[in-house]
Amino acid sequence: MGVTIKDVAEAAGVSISTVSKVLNGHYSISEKTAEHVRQIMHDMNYYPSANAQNFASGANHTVVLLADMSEKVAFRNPHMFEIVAGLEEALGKRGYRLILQGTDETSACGLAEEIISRRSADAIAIHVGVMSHPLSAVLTKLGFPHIVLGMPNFDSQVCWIDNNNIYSGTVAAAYLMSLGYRRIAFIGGKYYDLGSAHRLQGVKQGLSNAGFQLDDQYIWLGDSTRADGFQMTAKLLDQKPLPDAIICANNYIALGCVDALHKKGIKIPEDIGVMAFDDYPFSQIIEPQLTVVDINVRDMGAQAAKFLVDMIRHPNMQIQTYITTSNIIPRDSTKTRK
Amino acid sequence: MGVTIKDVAEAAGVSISTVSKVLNGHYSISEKTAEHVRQIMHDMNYYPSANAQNFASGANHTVVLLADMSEKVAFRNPHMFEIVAGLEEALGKRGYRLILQGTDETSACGLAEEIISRRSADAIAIHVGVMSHPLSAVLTKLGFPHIVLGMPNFDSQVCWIDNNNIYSGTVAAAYLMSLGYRRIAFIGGKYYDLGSAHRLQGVKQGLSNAGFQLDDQYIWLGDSTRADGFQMTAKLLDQKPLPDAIICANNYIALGCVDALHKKGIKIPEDIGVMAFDDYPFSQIIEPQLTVVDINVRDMGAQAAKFLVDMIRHPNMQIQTYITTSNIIPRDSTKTRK
DNA sequence: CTGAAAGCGCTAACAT
DNA sequence: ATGTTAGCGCTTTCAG
Repeated sequence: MGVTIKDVAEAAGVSISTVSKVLNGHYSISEKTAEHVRQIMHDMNYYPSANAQNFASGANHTVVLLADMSEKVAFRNPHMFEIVAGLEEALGKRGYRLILQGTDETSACGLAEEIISRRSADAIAIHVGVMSHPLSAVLTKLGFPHIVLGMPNFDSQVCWIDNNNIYSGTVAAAYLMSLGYRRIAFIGGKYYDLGSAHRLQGVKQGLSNAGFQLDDQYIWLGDSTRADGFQMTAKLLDQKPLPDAIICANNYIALGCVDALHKKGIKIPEDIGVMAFDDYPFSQIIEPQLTVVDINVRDMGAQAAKFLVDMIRHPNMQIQTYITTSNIIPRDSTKTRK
Repeated sequence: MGVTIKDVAEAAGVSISTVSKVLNGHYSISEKTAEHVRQIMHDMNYYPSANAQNFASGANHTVVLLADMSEKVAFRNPHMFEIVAGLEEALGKRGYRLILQGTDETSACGLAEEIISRRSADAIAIHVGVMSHPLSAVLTKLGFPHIVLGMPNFDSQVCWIDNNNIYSGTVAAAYLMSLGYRRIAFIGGKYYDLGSAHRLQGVKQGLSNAGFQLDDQYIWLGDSTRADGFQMTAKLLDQKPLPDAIICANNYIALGCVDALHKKGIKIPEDIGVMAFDDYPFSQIIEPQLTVVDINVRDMGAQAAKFLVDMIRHPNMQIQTYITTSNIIPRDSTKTRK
């Protein structure tokens, strides 16, 4: 091995427990000896063994993230990695490290059980995509620090954190109203797509806040695909009067929406304004560039980190929370109406 | 704590070293006792303490990845996470876990030093984006298992792995030739953009393999932006005869290229074929969908994992290698010429 | 404010 | 084939 605590103690003429205490900033050590020992550590190029510290302290300052990382996830779901980045960063600031562990819904449960039993991490983060009922049971039964990134689609006692999509919907509606749009339409995913449903709910809320309402003829639901976005927009264009703005529940739908409008020769934003949620890699590539409600998912990761560390210290804490740091990115698909 | 090796030993009526040996599959244990002990472990719901195992064995079956994970990296660089996913997966299969650690070029060196000194990982992977001369010195001096993901832009003794962009260029050229294209053009990044330069070199190679050559009037270099892609394409359209196919060094340039062709009313692929490298999230969103040379970056991560594990076992091994698993994804921007 | 000493739970060399 | 035993390098009471 390299230099150990014993070597440092000898060189400094103190006991190893004194060295340990300066390592951990124990209050009982006089500044004089502390400084002296630190100097020796530096001179000897001493670094405490991570393995020994972990073993002796019974912790390892590590949290593992269980998530689906199969082929091209980063492409389909860049947001996940933005959350990961936020999580890692905030964890790092608190002295914790992030272990990535790819898995699927089936295996996640066993992995979690093993991690907890072997204490190979001090806490677990779970991307909602691999969440399941049995996993939820394991987590709550064992009372292990954990957080689910995204709200599970079933009731349980697990801790989770998610964006407030209702709020984002309200923000979108309010923004369009503020520009002067009045006949606002919404196209989104089917009822079981909670994110979309919440955004729809929020849009309704936003309109009613301003004394307006979302007409049924202006609401269409389908799959979250470009094709369905196209179809739903076509339906909207059959209505009269035509809507003057369309809110798309997500970027894929927005893609189809823009296609449909182009095809009919309808000008964006002159004739109809278009808005979507989430700033996606291609939000700026479509013509015209899309105005979006951007959700700061990195921040969500950071919040999760904070909760996790709190839970490591207070294992019987429970959290189920919506957080949102969303803001409008105005681009070319909307404009002020006279 | 929970159940320990001692408890299992007592319950099974054997010594702890026997238990340890069945845990590690030591050859000297009879199948009979092994099975018996395993049964007891299962009954008692025993899991060995990760911290204790690490401490006693002097390893921790962990590799950390140093990479830039600042705001919106996943958007700008989805490939990095695909590599990460491949790395994690292949590492996991070999019993290793991946720790993510965000950093920048300046801090990376100190982090690496600490990781190595504290042995808080058995190996280090470094994304080339945070690579630096001092880091390279640390790595080679300390002789620690490591691999750089991407070729460093300076000579050194560090181990690295990268895609063979020259080969990809050759593949692209060969494909276009096979479709019947003959007047092939290339637009890409400036000379210091190694990836682009290599692709260009490969394209030249591919053409000369077939007895053709890349005309100077058909080569334009600029920044890797949509705007420059547009400009360079405009230049190409000033040449005569016009090229019948354009190879774009990357997707951003391809975006501008397509814009320019559209603007001039040139039909893709009827008048001019377009091809790019890397299957990006928006490769399928542009009109027409882009034919690309897809580089299997996930596989690169997997290869890196393999090398890393090899190096943990054979610390004085050195590797500097290009690997490539690339394949053509034919889409709508190219077609067979008669 | 400092030191002595008892572990933490496992691995592995050595003995049987 | 199995058991004995000496660590691994640190943390953490508990005395002084």
